[in-house]
Amino acid sequence: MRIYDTLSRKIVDFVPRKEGAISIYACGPTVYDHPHLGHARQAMTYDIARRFFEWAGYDVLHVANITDIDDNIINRATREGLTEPEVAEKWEAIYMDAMAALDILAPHQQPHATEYVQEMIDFIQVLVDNGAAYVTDAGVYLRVRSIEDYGALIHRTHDELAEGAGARVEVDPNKEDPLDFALWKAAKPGEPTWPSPWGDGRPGWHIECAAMSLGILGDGFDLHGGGTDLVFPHHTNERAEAIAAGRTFSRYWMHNAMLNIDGEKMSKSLNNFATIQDVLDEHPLNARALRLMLLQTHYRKILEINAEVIAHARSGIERLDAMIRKAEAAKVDYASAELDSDAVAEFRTQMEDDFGTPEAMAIAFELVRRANGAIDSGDDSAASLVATAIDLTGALGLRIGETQPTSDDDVRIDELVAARTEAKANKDFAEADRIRDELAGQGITIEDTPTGPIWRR
RNA sequence: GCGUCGGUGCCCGAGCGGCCCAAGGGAACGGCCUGCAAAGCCGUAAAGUCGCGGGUUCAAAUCCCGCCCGGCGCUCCA
Repeated sequence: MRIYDTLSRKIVDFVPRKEGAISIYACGPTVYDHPHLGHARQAMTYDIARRFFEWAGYDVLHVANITDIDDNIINRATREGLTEPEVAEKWEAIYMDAMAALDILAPHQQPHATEYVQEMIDFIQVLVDNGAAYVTDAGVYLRVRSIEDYGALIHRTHDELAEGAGARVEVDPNKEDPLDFALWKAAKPGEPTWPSPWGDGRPGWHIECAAMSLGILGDGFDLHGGGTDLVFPHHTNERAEAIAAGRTFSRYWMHNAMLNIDGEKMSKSLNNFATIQDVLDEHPLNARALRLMLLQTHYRKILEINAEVIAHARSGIERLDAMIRKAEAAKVDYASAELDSDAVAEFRTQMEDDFGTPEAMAIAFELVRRANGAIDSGDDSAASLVATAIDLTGALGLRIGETQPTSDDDVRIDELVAARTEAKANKDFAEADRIRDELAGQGITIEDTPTGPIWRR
């Protein structure tokens, strides 16, 4: 396995800390608003990595935090007259629903920041004790310049970073140096607080992930991920905290790229902001279409997204599903078929090269084309090809060939389809087309196959 | 401004020194199939400037230099 490591800026061999087991920490959401497509890309990137590793036989431990206390949550609670936990619980539930709808596996552990405050305090205490951090009236800060390669993740020196620091935000006068950042924020009126050796207050943002990742996964865990926008300051600061505490932090860093809508960055101010729910509501196929799109673009490339592109991806999903319908109509016994070892090997090779999901999907679509041909010609290889296509797309979290949901309507539709078949047999094509149009008006599509008609919603 | 990543067909996007007269998906067109469709299969399209201009090399979409354009980071952010 080879992965592009943000720290070394190279594609490097990925060697897990423990053979056969992989530990992943991916930064999760701050729950205070609707999750948007960017969250979907982030979560799906690590969902795909985790699924592939599991498919490849690794024992994976995937951890993603839930930030349930921060400025945004406090602001929203104040604005809406709610408590911070009420805001966090509400938006966490919405986030979880969106993830489930996108068929993203829940990380094995999803710790909440507020449940980890004591561990964070213990962590900060180590930093205060060893002189890496200092206490002021406003809180506890980390002495950034005490860390030699602080800017390593973004490949910048202290001085280069200092040029930017304070250029746009006012420098906190309590800090010894503009680069320093808060580990612990002293209590302000009206804010939720926790007791600490440095007075009541709440933890800074970065300490949360440092404490939880090391606490759950242990020193030198394998992979730390997130969006590229987190490289600085978030990941840089987490890493600084770990180093200052004498801990070995994650051994590989991966970062997924952002996405653009209609050629521009997605943002609230540009009003081109798409929530996950908006996209899911638009079409029942969109959850899988979104995954297909993400798979067909490498995770480190900016992804262009708009309504048209999602619609195109839906066509791709339909092509995948159509193969399964054909296979079932032709009674191809793919459930117990052996996989095509060449395709599996090629798939694995591509995925092991920094998650080559676009190439992996190309392999899957090749299988689909060959399978369709084999089904049409009654070739024995059909079962294996179909089975392989299902297995490989499944390894990426893309379900195809799911039986469509049944409803009370099914019997009535079956009868209409049968009536059409009879009309066709009697050469009464006017009646056959009338039935087909009637069903089409209800969103039902009939497909004729050599082995009889099948229908779908 | 500084840093960084990128600009490939009608669209989305792989490829990153020879296997590329450029994967895969979508759209289009033609053929087969069909009662007609849909789905499927087969095939086609000057991708002739792989952003533009230089250069290196026997060989460049792939490396180097300059320029133009865009994303992201420098500020809460996936």
